[in-house]
Amino acid sequence: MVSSPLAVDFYNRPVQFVARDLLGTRLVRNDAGMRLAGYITETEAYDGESDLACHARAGRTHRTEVMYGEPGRAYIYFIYGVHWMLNCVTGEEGWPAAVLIRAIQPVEGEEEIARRRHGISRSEWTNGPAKICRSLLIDGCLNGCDLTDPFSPILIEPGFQIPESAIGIGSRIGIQNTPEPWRSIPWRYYLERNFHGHIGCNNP
DNA sequence: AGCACGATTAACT
DNA sequence: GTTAATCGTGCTC
Repeated sequence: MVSSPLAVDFYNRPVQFVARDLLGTRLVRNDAGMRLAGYITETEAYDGESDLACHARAGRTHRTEVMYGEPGRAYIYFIYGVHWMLNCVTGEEGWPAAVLIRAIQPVEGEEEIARRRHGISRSEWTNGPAKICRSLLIDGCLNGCDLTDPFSPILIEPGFQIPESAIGIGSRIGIQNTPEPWRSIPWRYYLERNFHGHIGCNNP
């Protein structure tokens, strides 16, 4: 069964709301008819040029161009000379903001994912932003693709309704050199462990 | 042109 | 707990 992807209106809101509401939705990678998918279990919000953890702190550049564009696009970047990261562009066109997808729970194409993550235990397949991209064949070729298009190589479908009580909030990971208040601002969202039984959870 | 560093991961000790 | 991997990006000279 295939549902329609989340529409532009879903993404055209403040990035913190989008990050929270992406929990429980289904991230789908469409590769020549093969579907690989998982439920999103952890996200982070990056919000505008004033957010010194956000890449847009450097302003509008070749790299950040997609973040300034239409909501509902994928912002995919390369880091540490090794890893790719997947983000969803949010907010009105012209306002640079995006949600980093930090973890998913695989639900489709698990045999293929297992092949790509050979020798790694299931709980470690996609419990990190770069692990998601490795597992779902996501790289810079897909930067800027339309997440709201049913035929897009990457899209996001509605999933589980997550009760407020199942959502944990904390500061963002991996920005130790970012000055306060941005280093500690609570813009990380994750499913609590007590929600395991419903869709699973692989957060720390 | 050169440099420091990064929204991380896996493989070490 | 520590660190190599490995290169694009943005900043300084």
